[in-house]
Amino acid sequence: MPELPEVETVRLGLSPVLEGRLLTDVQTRRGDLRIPFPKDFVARTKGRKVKKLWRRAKYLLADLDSGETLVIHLGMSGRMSVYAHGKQRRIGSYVYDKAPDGVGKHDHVVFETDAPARIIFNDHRRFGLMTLVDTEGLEQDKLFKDIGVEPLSEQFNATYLAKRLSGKKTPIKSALLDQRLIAGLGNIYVCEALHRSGISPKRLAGSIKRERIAPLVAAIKKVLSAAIAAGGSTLRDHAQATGDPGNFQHQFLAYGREGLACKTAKCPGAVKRIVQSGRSTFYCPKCQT
DNA sequence: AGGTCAACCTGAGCGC
DNA sequence: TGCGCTCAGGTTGACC
Repeated sequence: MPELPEVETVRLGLSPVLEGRLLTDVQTRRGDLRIPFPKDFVARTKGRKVKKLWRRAKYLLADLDSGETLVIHLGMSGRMSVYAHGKQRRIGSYVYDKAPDGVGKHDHVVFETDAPARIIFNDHRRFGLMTLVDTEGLEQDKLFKDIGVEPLSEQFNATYLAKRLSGKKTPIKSALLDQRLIAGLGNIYVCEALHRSGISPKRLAGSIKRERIAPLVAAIKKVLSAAIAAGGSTLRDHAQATGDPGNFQHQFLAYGREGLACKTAKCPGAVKRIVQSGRSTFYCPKCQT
């Protein structure tokens, strides 16, 4: 499910019930997700205050007052759903539903906070993970040390991208999915950014002319920003913390549009689906060269 | 070193 | 209704 815009959308919806709040209770409902929970996970999170909730790549990060950071990855199907205690209510700028009775089949972790709210981590495919790392050494941690620049930061610019693509023999589609180059892009937004900048996903990364790199950078930033503003893209699993779906799927120009007319002005082409390194790529062979 | 591919897991949708 | 097949927003580790 979640690429950068979806994770950012979830972060925004979690912020009112987590930042500055106390984790009054934590329950894990199985021993592992993609990896096992760390030793004493509950004891190390329960009773702690969340100082800051932020995001790096596709990871949600909650800095605790213990000096550890709770690291959450939603994998392909993970959700963080927020429910208000007792009744539906507004907390901060979001309205959260009342918590349902009982637990769902794939509810793996439940947090209670003094917002007061319940946060349920649900992930039926279990590609997600939850762990704890020292806040101080987070950037050096195995999970983060090789992660590239944030695409919405100033460090991500044409100079950086040109340098990182230089000499690469892999198709640009695969290069942009590589988290070591750019943090947070996934299959949808790579397809959309390439379509919007008129670059073929099959073109070898190192063969892209310098003058086409700035428009590619601009397209990546623009599509990510627009997707965050729309609450992310909901294909099947993604939901905002409030439970509402995202809306950016209505603005797709390429992703999932196989056989449909290309939406580029005056382009007579149709969107084609191919497979690159095991993932579907959607593009227009007429206007992406 | 750099690149590709199967594996991890469950559910939905489709054709028969 | 049910079976079997394909596909899904990600990451990793084994292999060329």
